[in-house]
Amino acid sequence: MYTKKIEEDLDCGLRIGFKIFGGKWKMCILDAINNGFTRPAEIYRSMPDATLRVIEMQLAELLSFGVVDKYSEDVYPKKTEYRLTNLGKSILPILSQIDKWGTEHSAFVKEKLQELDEVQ
Amino acid sequence: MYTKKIEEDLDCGLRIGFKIFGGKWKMCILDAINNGFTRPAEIYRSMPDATLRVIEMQLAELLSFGVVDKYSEDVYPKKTEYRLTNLGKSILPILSQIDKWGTEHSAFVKEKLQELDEVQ
DNA sequence: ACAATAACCGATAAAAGATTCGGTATCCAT
DNA sequence: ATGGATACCGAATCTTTTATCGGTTATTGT
Repeated sequence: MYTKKIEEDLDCGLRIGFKIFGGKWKMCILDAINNGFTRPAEIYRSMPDATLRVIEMQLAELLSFGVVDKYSEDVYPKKTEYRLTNLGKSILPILSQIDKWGTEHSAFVKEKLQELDEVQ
Repeated sequence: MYTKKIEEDLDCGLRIGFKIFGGKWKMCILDAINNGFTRPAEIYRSMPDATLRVIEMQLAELLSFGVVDKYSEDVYPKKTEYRLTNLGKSILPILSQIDKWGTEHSAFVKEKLQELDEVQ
């Protein structure tokens, strides 16, 4: 019998950050947009590990949080562009810092993960 | 009928970063340790929103990733300290940057989330 | 007319993550 | 010897997030 449901604490800057860009794909999507892949299909092709559906859902969330804006034009091919808002742009330094960290420690992390797999 | 299982791509620095410190509590725990709350019970008291069990599990993961080290002393009260490794310390700048971002945008984020709740 | 591309959405399944509960063991103070 | 504090762990279960599938609508090129 469960009684407690822990509610999210938004008095912590860390938690707020993760709330906004902490999903599995959000940072990657922001990175893609920043690199010029502004349309859903483009983003999808730039990161085919995610499904198009996921990208759409994440874009909708980022839109609702005010991280991206949406611009639609009625031309062919049906053109919808997502662009970073100022809020979205303010995340970029964090993004590049995490990316840099991950790249720098890539070898070590992979080694550790392999160790864990082997024990398994 | 499901066929595909997307495997994780660890060729992206962002994904590597999130793999290591992307959980709901990991960054908070690193922050707590950095602030001198080095023992599980201390960490728990410093962030009672999480349960002790969660903290234990997250610590075990951080330990296996080489982000923290564990030191036990057989004194009373049974003393176990978790300390940041060099890898763990290298995460701190990212941590403080996210915290700073979240604090700065706290008002805006809360406003947005409230809007979403109201529509709900 | 028909295939191809783009954007998007609903329902549902699966996987991941977090939480609760109930344990063990040790040590100290009363 | 009893109760409280510490550090753990296993298992069940809940919650959240992500993934898959199967659609709709619209437009272009052939």
